[in-house]
Amino acid sequence: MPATTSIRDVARVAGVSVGTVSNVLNRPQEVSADSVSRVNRAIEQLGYVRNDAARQLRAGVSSTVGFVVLDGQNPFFGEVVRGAEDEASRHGIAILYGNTDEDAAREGMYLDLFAEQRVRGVLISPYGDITARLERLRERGIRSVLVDRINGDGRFSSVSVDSVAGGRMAVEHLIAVGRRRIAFVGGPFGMRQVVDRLAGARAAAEGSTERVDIEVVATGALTVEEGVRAGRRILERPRRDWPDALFAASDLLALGLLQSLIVDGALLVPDEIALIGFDDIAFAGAAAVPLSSLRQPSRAIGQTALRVLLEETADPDLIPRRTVFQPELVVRASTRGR
Amino acid sequence: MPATTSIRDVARVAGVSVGTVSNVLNRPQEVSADSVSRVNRAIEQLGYVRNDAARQLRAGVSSTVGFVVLDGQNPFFGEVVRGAEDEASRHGIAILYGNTDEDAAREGMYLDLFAEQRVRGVLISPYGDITARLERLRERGIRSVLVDRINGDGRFSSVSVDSVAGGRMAVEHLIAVGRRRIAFVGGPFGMRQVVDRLAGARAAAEGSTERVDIEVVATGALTVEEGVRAGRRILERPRRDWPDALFAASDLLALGLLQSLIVDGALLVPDEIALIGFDDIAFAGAAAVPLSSLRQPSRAIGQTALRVLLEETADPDLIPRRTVFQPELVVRASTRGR
DNA sequence: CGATTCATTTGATTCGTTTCAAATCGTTGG
DNA sequence: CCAACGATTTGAAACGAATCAAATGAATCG
Repeated sequence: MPATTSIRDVARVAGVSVGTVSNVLNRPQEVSADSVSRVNRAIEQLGYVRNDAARQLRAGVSSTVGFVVLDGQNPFFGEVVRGAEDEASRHGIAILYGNTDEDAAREGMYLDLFAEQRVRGVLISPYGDITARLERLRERGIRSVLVDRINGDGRFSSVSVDSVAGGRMAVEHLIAVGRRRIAFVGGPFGMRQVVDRLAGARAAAEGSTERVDIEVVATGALTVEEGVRAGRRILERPRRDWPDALFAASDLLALGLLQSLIVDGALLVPDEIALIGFDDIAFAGAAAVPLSSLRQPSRAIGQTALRVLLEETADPDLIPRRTVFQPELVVRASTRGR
Repeated sequence: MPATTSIRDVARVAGVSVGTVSNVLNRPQEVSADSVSRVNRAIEQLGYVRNDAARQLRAGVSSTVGFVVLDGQNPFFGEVVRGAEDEASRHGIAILYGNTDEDAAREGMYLDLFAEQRVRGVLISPYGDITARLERLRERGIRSVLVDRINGDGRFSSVSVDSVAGGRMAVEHLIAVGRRRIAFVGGPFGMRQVVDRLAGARAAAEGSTERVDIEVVATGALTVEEGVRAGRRILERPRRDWPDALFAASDLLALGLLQSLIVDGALLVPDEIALIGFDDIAFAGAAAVPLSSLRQPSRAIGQTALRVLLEETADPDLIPRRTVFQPELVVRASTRGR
């Protein structure tokens, strides 16, 4: 039986009341210097560690935040979590982490778990339609902030990136380096991000003084494997029908494309075909041909999401707000002009 | 003020006592079918959600496990966490996630946080020397399991991979595909894993009937950038002094090497130089030249670590034990014979 | 010197569960 | 018909920290 020392023991050793110990812990400025030091000495001596469950029960304030991520394997989300975690640690808050792998049941399970934990709030990059669930959480006093996705009717705060602008920037860049026959590789088109990036791409093509074609190569997901498959499909065509540039809706796709664009040990990228991705994950710069991409400020997204959440939990009357970051064009070898 | 409904409300609505409600929640088999259904109906009707803080306070059992990871950006650890999370969710346990980024202060902060939370246990891939800290946690009844690292004196359970065997397998494979001048790329040599992999490599060379040279190219870390740098250093040498194979101590290094091994748009890998990594992260297979590697069963590592932890917390008298997995050789294009 | 004020300190009460000894109820056996 | 038993149910007592009205003590003022 691990002899657990409580605030009571500390009080006894320090020769003060439990109320004073609690005050030293929570508002030392209202306690005499003498008491503070005696209590601290007692804490030290006993190796006392505050029991957060009791604190939370009585004070009604949790020191954890839940974060449900739909694709924990994607380095982009890894970075987002890192940003949130960084900010959280600054507030003495820990992150309850849940990965759903695009499984609605898991998503629900985590939200239930978080409700039992009475977390301070929830960050979520949602998979299924969970507005109803999040509403119910809110009725219980648990706010949520959507990450990398905006909610149609603005009932929840969100932190995301302007995908339309990103798509435009990508294609404008490809045009600037002299490409005219551009293929947009992405899918499924149920994903808002994919649709937006394509819309931006088309806008750039139409806005150009040159004649620029945008062809769509649809994929089933934003994964490396789908990228490889899409690349093979393109290479099957007669050489003169190849596009001279590919805009992939995500870096994972782009990495897959890159892998498929090797013929006889020689890379078609960037000379024959320019390639640009989206997200700027760490591996983009680390690819055999370093990948141009649109950087999402992933750390900042996580950090901001956590901040918004804390602000909202501090003042429940705040109305939800959207934060939209602008992506940033990062040019590397994969789109060098010929 | 979100009207929080308690077990008391449920009892009132169901027309039973709080004790019975608690029993329905925790040991329904000891309650009459009638009570069970009435209580469940009341729970449904009120939208009652158990308050885990109160439960933990009274029962003394937490439903969270802490996981401190030293490099959250490394996909390898991402997979390990995923494995642990998977197993945890099966037990209704959530994971408190902390990334230290090789920062001893952060590592300490998370352990403190976990202690306050009275987590069920701690999984940790340690950075600094934290045996003392973990001992203190244990005195408080919080057990720890080391992940991907073994503890010198066996005072803690650990789950890891046999790096010596992995190193041997890598070099045996390189020899089998006809390579004789092999460079081991890795560092720092303070890392147990690095030392072990090199030791395995040397053992393989010495065990061969052929004459095989193992040269060491030291790096400052197991990162992509260091890999690029190491690759450049090798290419600077006159061509006839190049090794004909590289064994990188991690896939991140190998990816960096791969990037540096492009000359005039043509890849030296695998024809001129074979390349093999370690870990088999998802991006290894997705590289421009799919990378051969030694697969660590990362999911299984996480899953096993969590299981060991739960077993130990269930029976505190269990003595620490080591679990060592064998790596598995995965052959891809980067080590194809010439 | 007593009254008043201000700064600290006190400790009983509370948060929502689990637990467990005691009470209740329906059966069964004598 | 009563005693004894097993199966359920009950409800008061924890768990450990936060809170806040009340008490204490020191300092100031008239």
